[in-house]
Amino acid sequence: MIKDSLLKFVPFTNEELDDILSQFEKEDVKKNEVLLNKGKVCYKLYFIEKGIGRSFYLKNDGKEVTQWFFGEGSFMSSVDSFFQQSPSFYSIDILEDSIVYSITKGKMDLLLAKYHHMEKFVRLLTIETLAKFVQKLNAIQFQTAKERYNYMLTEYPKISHRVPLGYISSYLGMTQETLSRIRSND
Amino acid sequence: MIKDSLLKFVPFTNEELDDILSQFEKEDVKKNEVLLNKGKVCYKLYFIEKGIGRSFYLKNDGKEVTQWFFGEGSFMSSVDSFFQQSPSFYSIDILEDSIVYSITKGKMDLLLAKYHHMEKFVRLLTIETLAKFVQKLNAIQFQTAKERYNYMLTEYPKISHRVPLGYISSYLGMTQETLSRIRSND
DNA sequence: CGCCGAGTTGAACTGAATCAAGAAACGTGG
DNA sequence: CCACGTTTCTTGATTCAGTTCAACTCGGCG
Repeated sequence: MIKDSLLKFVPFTNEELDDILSQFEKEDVKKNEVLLNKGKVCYKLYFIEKGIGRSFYLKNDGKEVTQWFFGEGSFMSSVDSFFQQSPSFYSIDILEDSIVYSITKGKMDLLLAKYHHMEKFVRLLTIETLAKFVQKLNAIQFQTAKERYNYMLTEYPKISHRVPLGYISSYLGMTQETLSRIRSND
Repeated sequence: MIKDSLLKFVPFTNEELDDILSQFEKEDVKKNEVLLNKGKVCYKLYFIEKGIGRSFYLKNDGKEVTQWFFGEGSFMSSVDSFFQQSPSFYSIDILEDSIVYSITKGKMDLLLAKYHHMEKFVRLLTIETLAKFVQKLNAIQFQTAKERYNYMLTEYPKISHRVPLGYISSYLGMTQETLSRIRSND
């Protein structure tokens, strides 16, 4: 639930919470719906209440490469595009029928200006995200294909059996064939 | 200069600036000095006034892998370790005789609590850092060794001729031999 | 049934790593 | 300022993890 995710980092007052939560809008999103297209500015931040989303990079040859999976209870956006209001390098879509809460950049800015607590929350959320990226960068740079897959299994046990193989393999920086072989070889 | 770097993101008042700057301490650091050891908690954030620093990962076989270069005018730390006060995965050292300004975690926390502006500054700084990591992750995952080197040349023109080849090659995720060949092949 | 997308399996290929010498540059003490 | 040892860089030969291309299997669904 979104409230818990907010309180995880910062002790918001009830008053603050009410105000903040009222700025979010509930959305039902169907499978395969695209929430953000590459090249556009990401103007909404999403919270995934139920379902799975992902961001992906569209290569020149038309192939999709998954950049990130967003599971239940996580905030989803093209972070730099949203906060810097720059064109996104990535697209975002939804992999299962989902329930999300969204907030626009404008409303977010108001909250950030209004509440020191909100500013702190976003700061801590960003640092957490950064830490995860650092971890993934390490995995891609130093680990073998097999090690990366095992890492994925422990880190995203829920997700790894709910999405197509090709999405996972590209997330892990390998081909679908390689991942298939890894899966069978033990 | 540190003042400019602060003002780049947030319009601090003069009063705020004075207070903030007075929390930093000037340090002269000699070449090869280690500012943070792997496994320790990073308790200082540095600003590089002059010189170059880098963070690096120490592999099991004892080899060093450069994670990041910090040039003049940038803030340096093991970000997640500093802000989350968790053991650092990386070490940090200085590659040239340098002048840096440092602030402790304790003092930083006071500033963050005291000034909404400071909170905003760190948020924006973190987002910028995150954006750079995303960019590097893309480079490592999608580009060939040669493309990565060219990217480095344009992104860090100053640094790429002031540090040993091995530091650069490991930063780019390739061996020293490969980088040497790339350099000569054109 | 037969089609279709998702996953598997096989064989050939390749970019970069590894292993192994040398060559060049660097700095430190005599 | 030169000589010597150490570190840094280059070059060559070989190897390998993972890609590519291509064919085949399987399960679901009109």
